Amino acid sequence: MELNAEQKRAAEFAGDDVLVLAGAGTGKTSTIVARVVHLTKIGVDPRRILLLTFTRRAAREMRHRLTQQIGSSAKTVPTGTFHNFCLQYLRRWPDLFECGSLTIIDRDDQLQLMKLARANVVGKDAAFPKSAELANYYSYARNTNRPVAEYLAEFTDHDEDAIKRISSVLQDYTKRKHECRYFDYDDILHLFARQLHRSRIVREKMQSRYDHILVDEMQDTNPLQWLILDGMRDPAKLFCVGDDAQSIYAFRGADFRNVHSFTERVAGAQVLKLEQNYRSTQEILDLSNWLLDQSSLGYDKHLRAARGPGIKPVLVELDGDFEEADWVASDLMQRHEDGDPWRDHMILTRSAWAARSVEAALIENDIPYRFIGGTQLLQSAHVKDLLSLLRVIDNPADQLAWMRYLTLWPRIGEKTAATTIGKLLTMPNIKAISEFLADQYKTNPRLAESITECLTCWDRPSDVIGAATDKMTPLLEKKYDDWDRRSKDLKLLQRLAAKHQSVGEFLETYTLDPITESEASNEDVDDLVTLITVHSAKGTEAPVCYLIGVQPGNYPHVRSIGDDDKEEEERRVLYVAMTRAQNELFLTGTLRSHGAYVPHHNRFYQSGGSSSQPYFLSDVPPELVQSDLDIDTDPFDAPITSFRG
DNA sequence: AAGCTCTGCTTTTTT
DNA sequence: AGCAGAGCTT
Repeated sequence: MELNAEQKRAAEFAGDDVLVLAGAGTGKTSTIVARVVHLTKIGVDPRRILLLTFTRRAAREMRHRLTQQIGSSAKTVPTGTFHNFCLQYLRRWPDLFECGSLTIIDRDDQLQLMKLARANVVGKDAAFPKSAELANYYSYARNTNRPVAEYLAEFTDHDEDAIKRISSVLQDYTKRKHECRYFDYDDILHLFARQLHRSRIVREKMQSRYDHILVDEMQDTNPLQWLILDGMRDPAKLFCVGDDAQSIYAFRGADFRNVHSFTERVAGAQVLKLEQNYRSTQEILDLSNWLLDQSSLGYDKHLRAARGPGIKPVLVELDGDFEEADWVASDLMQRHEDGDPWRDHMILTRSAWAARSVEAALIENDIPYRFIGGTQLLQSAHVKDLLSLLRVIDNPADQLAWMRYLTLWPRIGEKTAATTIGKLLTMPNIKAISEFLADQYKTNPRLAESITECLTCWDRPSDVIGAATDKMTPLLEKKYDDWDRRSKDLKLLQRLAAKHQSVGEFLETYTLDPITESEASNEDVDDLVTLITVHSAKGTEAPVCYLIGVQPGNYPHVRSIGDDDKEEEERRVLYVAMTRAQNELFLTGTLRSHGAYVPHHNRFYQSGGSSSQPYFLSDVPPELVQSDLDIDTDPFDAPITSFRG
C-alpha cells in the first residue's frame, strides 16, 4: 500500500498522543491500518494494540483490511466497537465490574419496559411524553454523563413538575431493568466507565493492558465514551482519527466541537492533517465543498481531488417517490446491461423509511440488493415471537420474553400471563418452570412441550430453532395471514444460528449487531446493489452513488428546522452522503409529495418546495451540477431531431 | 379476561 | 401500512 507524505507521517508518528484530522476520502482507514502495521513492525505486541470503532461494519472493514496487510496476525489485534469491547470485559470479570450475569436488551425491549414504567407512574396521560421520547431522554443524559433532571431542565421545555414525573418514570424503568437482569446499550458503556473511574484495580488492569489505543471516527465520541478512553490512556497512547465535518451523531450525545478540544484534554497531544482526497473526482468535491462553505460555522475544509476531473453531479427532479424509485431502478438496469456490476452502485437514504419505495422497485425489477440500516430481521414480529421462547429458556428471569411467549397462546392475555410470570419467577430453574406450565395449562400442552423440546437440543442452536419452529408453527400460522412469506425468515434464522456456539451467544450477537433480512438472505452473494442509510454509510464508498430524497423537508430534515445546531448537523449528513461517491453522483428528489403521509408539523411545505422552507440546495450554483432537464425531459410531441444533423 | 373491530396516528439518524 | 388504544362482544 502506497502512502502519501501526510499519511506516512501519521502512521509512523513517534510521539505520545495524536489527533489526525482526516477529511472525507483522505485514506483514513488506510492510515489506521498502516499505523497498526507500523507498530507491529517496530515490535509492539499486536495484542496490545486496541482498535475501537463505532459500528460493527467499520470494525469488520478494519479487520479485513488488516488481514490483507499482515495476514493471520491481524486476528490478534483486538478490534471492535466500544460496546463490544466493554461487554467483553464485563463478561470476563463480572465480579470486578459488579454486574454478574446479564441479558442485553435491544431498543424494542427498552421501549416495552419504558411503557410499563410510564403506565405505572403516570397512568393514562396523552400529553405526557411517549415511551420513545422518554427512552431518548434517558439515553441522551447517560451518554452525556449528566443527571437526567439537569439535562431536562436545560434542553427541554418541561416544567418542574413534569421533570419530576419524568424522573420517576425513569427510576421505575431502572428498577425494572435490574429486576430482570437486563442491560441496555448504554448500561454496557456506563458500567464499564463507572468501574474504570471508581475502582483502582479495574483501572490498573485496563491501563496496563494496551500500549496503543486507536480510535476511528473520533468526532462521534460522546462524553461517556470519552470517559472510557480517558480512563484507559496513559501510559497507553491515543491515536484518534476524525473529521468535524462528518460529525452526525449529536443525537447520541456526540459534539463535533470535542475534536477541537482534544489538545486541551490530552496534554502534549499533537494534531496532524490529511487533506488529499483519493476517492472522488473534483466535481463531486466541488459541490461538497460548496455545501460546507454555505455554513455559518467555519469548517475550513477544501478537499482536493488527487484523481482530477470527471463528471458533474446530476440533479434529477421527479414527480413523486414512485417515479423516483422507478428512475433509480431503470438507471441501474441500464448500467448493468452496459456491463457494470451491481456492486458498483450504492443508494443512500436519509431514513430507512424513505427507502421503502426504492426497495419495492428493486424487488419488482429483480435487482439484487442488500439493505443496511433497514428494518431488522430480528425485529419483525414473527421472529420475536419465536425468539421469545429461546429467551425465556436462556434467562428465565426475562419477563418481557415471558410476556410475549405466554400471550401468544389462546386464552392467555396480559393479566393471566402476569400472574403466571409472578409465580414462575420464584422457581429454581427452567425444568421446574416447564413442569409447572405443563400442569397449569393442560389445554395448551404445546406451551410447555416447546420448552422441553428445545431443551433436548439446547447445545445445537440451529436445531433449537428448528424445534421451536415446529412446535410454534400452528400458532403463528393463525396469528399472521401472510405466514408463507414470514415462515421463510425462520428458515433464514436457522441458517444464521448454525454458525453460533450457543443459543445465548446467538441471541446476543444479533441484539448487538442486528441484521436486515436482505443482508441475511444474500450472505453468499457478492454482486449486489447497496441500499444504505447515510448514517450507516460513513466510511464506505462506491463508484456510482444515488442520493435519494434530496428535497426540501429532508435536507435539512423538518424536525431539525429552527435549531441551528441541528440544521448544521443535517448539512453534515448531506456532506457525508455526497462524499461517498467516487465517479458519479446523482441527487434525486421530488418537490411534491404524492398522497404519502405527511405529518402535520410539516404540512406547510406540501404545496411546493419554493416557499420559506430552508433547503440546502435551493441556490446551488448551476455550474456545479448538471440538471436532468438535459437528460430525460424530451416531450412526447417534440419534433424529432435527425441524427444526420 | 380475552378477543374482535374500528379509528387515528405515525416516520431520523445507531449501539 | 402497521400498530396502539378504545370500545364492544364473547
